[in-house]
Amino acid sequence: MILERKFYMRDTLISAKELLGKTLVHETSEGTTKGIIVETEAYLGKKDRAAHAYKGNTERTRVLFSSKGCSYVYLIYGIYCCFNISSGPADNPECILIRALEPVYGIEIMDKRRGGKGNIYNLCSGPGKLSEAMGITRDEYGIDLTCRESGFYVEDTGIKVDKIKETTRIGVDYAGEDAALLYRFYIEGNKFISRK
DNA sequence: CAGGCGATGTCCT
DNA sequence: GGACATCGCCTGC
Repeated sequence: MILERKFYMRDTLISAKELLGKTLVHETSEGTTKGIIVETEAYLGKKDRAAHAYKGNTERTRVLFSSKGCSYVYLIYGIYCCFNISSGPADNPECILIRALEPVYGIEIMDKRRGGKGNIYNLCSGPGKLSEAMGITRDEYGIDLTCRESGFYVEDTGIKVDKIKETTRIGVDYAGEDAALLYRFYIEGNKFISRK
């Protein structure tokens, strides 16, 4: 069953943790790919210096200010895309960065998109990697992830997550005190996370 | 095998 | 004009 908008409209820290174990699905002309979300990070908008939305509503961040449960994709370092889901109570421009997936379906397609190296652990173990493997580009900006019609959604298949590790986010040293917040979550012991 | 660094384009000051 | 929620190659131990 597909996660509904109300799943994303709660406290972003709760949603970020509960997304672990859910399955991200993307149906494209090349085929369908699916991966279990194993690592996330929360970005709490106006009160979080590490968040893009901290600086306000701009062309890039506008989806964070307008709707929940939608995809926020941005280009990083001129090369890679990072995939986030807009979240939080209304009027809070928050989001959840998906940092790693455990590939479960369409693995050959993912590998082909990633250069055909044949290493399943190197397909989705990082935000840039999983965007490439799942076929997520800025064309997917603003897509509503709460309906099947878009071909881009998150499913609950009943997977139980044992233990969640809470730690600091990656690459946010510029955020001062906020860099120390424990807003990164991953499934402890999972082999598909981006790094320990 | 760890650490350094270049690629490359958009955003914001 | 500087910085960037990354990745992978290259080097040197």
